[in-house]
Amino acid sequence: MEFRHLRYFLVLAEELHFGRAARRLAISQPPLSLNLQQLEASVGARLLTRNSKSVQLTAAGLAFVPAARALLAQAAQAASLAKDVGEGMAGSLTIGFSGTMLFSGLPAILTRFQAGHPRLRLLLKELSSSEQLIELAQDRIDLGFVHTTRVPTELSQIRVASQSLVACLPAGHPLAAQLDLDLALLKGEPFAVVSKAVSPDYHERILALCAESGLDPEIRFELRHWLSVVSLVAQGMGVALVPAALAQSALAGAVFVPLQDQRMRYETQCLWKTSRDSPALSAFVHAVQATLPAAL
Amino acid sequence: MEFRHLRYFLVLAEELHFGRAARRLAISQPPLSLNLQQLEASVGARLLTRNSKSVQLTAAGLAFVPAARALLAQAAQAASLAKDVGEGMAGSLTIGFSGTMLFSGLPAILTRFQAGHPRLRLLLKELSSSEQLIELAQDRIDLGFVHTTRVPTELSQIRVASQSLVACLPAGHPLAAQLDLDLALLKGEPFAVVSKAVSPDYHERILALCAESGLDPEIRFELRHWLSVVSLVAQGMGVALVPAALAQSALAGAVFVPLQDQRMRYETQCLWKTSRDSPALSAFVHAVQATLPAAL
DNA sequence: CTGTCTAATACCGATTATCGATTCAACAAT
DNA sequence: ATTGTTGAATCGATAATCGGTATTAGACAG
Repeated sequence: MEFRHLRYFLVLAEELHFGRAARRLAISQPPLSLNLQQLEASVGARLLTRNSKSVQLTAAGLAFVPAARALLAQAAQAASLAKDVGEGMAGSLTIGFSGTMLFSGLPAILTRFQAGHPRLRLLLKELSSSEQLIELAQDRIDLGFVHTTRVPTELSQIRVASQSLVACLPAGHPLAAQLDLDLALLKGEPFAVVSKAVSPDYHERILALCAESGLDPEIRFELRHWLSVVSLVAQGMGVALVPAALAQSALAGAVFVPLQDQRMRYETQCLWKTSRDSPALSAFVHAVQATLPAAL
Repeated sequence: MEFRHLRYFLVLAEELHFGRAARRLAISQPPLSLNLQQLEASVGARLLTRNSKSVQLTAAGLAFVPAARALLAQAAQAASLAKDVGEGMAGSLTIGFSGTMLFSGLPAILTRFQAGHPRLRLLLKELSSSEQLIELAQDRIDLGFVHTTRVPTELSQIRVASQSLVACLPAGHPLAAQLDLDLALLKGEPFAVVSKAVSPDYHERILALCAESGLDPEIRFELRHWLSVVSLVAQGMGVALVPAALAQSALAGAVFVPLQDQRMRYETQCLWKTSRDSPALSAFVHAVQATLPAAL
């Protein structure tokens, strides 16, 4: 059975006339007769009763018409799907992100990209930075939004955000009204941090920052999520140094005060395996690059 | 796109090696390369990344694998369905029947036929004899079980049953205990009959039968269905002459008494359009003939 | 740098498809 | 009856295409 047979048969089933059908197919009548015979041989049933006076569908032919139609339609659809996947317009893309990206541009990137690629299914997984590096290595996510300075060489990266760290204080805290803050003033305060296992890079940064200000922070809380850190501060249990974007989190009871020393940046990288050749991935990377403010 | 391309592609997608795939397909390697290039051209996307060291599926190729599989499977299934329809092993068959056939062999014929043709969908329509002739002419039923002596020439027929008419009396009727009955004794009784429009042949027969016995029946009830006739008799409202098969109907309150004169037969024909060339139909006709007692 | 392995290319032969011409069968009209 | 017409099947020749062999090109490994 060939697709040609199906095309010919369907026209023949409509015209019920070999001459007319052949004309519509832009071939001559003899090959049409031959092709139908071949199709019938491969199917193992007569599809048309024909004599010199009339051509009619048999019961088998009648049953075969919708099947032939479906086959042709499905072939076209399969090709178009593969083409779209090849062009990054269909398929799926699994994206990892650390929670802070929800306050730092990820929703905007996603909605904008989805608008241009409506048939692409985006699967979002909130993961810590270190988890994302593992999932990237195992090809369990296509791309991740990560806070890391140590980027494995097999990964490509775009820096999508660079934010300062700010102090996060309870609303009633004596320093909460300051316009900016000298870190040294937080001496003796109980600190809340995201645990080292979840975000080693943050840990390192925060300790370096404190050391520069001659502060030896008393780390009393180790939490697994940024919003937990802010929530804890909001309830007056301690203070924290957090990425500025978290000011957007709108958690009642927490106040965010910029530091005097803003040299220390906290960066977000968009990472993906360089070797991974997924059209959807490169389309997404392009979209990310397009949404970047030129300043970065 | 050709089926050949799909077959080659699927083996290639399994082997991920042109040489091995070609060997499995019993062709040489160059045409396999060529076929894949043709498929990719017709799809409009690269399906395999290949260099001298490795062959791998692209995202498009990965998406195309199940589609290709489905296409091949569906082609095979379409062919097999058409073949089965051509052999009367699949499809559907619409059968008309008059209500009495439910007590006169139809269930046996149907269950036996269905057992041998499980994939054939039988659609049963209870219709009067005259309705069946119309539906046969309009190709709305494939075959009918009809009580008619006047069979249109374009129809073929098998006589499937020949039964006597019996008297149907209320259980309490003075004649109900007789072993056989002289029709003349029913003089003056209110007769129930199936209306002439529904079964003209029965009408004609019954009047002829009565005339022979010198009886002028008083027809008080004209009903649209045999079971209505028997029900009415069962409730003591009248008497009737009905096909013997209705004795099987087991309606409480009705008694069936054979007539002394059994020469008058009431026949059931199996009818179908001779010109109608449906494999399922001829299979069914064969089954009907096979179930006939040799005596007929 | 050579040897080996793999996919792509070049070219050729054989199969297969298509075309034009013709034949055969069924009606219709004279 | 015979002839003319219509439509599908068959025949013979030509053209397209498919697959085979030989070869090339590229990437490693030793």
